[in-house]
Amino acid sequence: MPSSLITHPTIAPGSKGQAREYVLFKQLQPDELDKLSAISKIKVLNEKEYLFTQHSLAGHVFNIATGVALIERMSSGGDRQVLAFIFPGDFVGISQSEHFEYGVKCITEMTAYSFKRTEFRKLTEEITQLKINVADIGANVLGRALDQVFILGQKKAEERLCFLFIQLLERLPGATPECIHLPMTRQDIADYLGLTVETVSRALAKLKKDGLISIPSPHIMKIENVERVTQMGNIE
Amino acid sequence: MPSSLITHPTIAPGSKGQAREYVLFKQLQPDELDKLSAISKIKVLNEKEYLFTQHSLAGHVFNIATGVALIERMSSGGDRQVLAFIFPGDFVGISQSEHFEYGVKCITEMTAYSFKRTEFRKLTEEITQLKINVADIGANVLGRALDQVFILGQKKAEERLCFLFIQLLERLPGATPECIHLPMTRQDIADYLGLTVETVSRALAKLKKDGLISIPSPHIMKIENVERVTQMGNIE
DNA sequence: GTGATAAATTGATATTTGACAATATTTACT
DNA sequence: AGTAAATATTGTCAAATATCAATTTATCAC
Repeated sequence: MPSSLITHPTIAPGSKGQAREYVLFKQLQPDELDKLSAISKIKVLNEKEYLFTQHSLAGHVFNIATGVALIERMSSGGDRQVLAFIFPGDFVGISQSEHFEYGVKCITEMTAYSFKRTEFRKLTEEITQLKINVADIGANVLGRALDQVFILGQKKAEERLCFLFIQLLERLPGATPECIHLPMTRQDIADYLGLTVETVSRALAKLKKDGLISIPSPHIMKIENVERVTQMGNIE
Repeated sequence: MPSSLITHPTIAPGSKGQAREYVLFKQLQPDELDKLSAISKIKVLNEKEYLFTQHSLAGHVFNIATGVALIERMSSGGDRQVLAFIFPGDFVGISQSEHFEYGVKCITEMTAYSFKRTEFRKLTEEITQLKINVADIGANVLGRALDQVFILGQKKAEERLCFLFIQLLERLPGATPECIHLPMTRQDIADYLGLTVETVSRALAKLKKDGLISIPSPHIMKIENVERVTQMGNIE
């Protein structure tokens, strides 16, 4: 296994400074990392490709090494909900059922390490710390899902966008208030925040007009007023 | 420990007939149940009391024996989001952090079994099946959170209500299409579905007018057209 | 039962967001 | 660089939901 799997920084240092890290490899011993390494396969994908699709057989779990992706769920009615954006270090593919209830679509080029579910599970039985890490990651995923429930249930369009900005500042590698490179489309953002593209566009325009942000180009954002953006997007 | 902890039916037989059960005590051996029993304390609460409050120290986990409650989260801005309704057999209080990020408020009288977190965790290390059950329950909770994200992001008021009805049919003990006794207030429903009480009232009126449901009294519902309600509330 | 209190419904209006259409901008490909 | 296609923005209008207010209905305590 390439060392990047082991050493890759998982979560960009968040603005909160306290960001707990949810890393699969946290506190693992060299020999344990070797064992993990032995059952991993690297997978390289282009943007718009799927790491796995909804309803496909849930035979593997994945650890994102580089790139950005999103978790999406489509209903039979054709509605699309983006459940999360995922970043290096994230761990996806844990499923309680036989088939994936959601797909993971790459937004950028991406490399991920894939583990056969059965082999991975065996290793979690063997390595306690690995099991703990998986559980921590799971709890973290749940926590973020509950955050999303909150903003979808309670917040207006502009507040939802601010919430996203905060998340990106905390998790998107390289993102700073001075410059956030948005890898996803407006449609992706809309489907994540439960809005339409038009509403996203207008809410961005409003935030720009009010001086909270600036948008030098559609995929480059600058947070002009971190405090107010933080306040608007806050869910505590 | 009273035998009810052991024998209590956890999930009402769902209309789908296939409802997987997420029961803490599933497949445990008598001696394992005894051990669990030994560290449990019964707790009896009246309606409107809290099993635990948001921000309090997360020292215990709980298994609901009888009654209905809700999980709620308040923001500093005073917004309230109901994250879930919980029913007999549900397991609450697992928290990744020191303090609870949400509170559990009883809707009806309720009895629950409480376990000291540290003792409970020790027992999960000792009893593999218990650990599996806890993980299953956790996965189930996550699955439901994602469902909620979907309906909040994609669905209209009436569809959200139908979604709730389906959930109640599957999980509320005693609920049948002929008669669902709603233990929660309209405000609880509104805060769960990300709506206002007025919108809930009007959406109910509309569903009634269209013949999908009837409401003999505010807290008694009858599903008149199960198929259409199921279809409207469906998120697959 | 009776009155007080809370909960639910209904009405009028404002706000937010969605839908459709047109235009502008960006991106990708040659 | 130039063009086609995709993406993003903006405008107009319609629909959904929120807000505020009034009224009815239900619930609880005595």
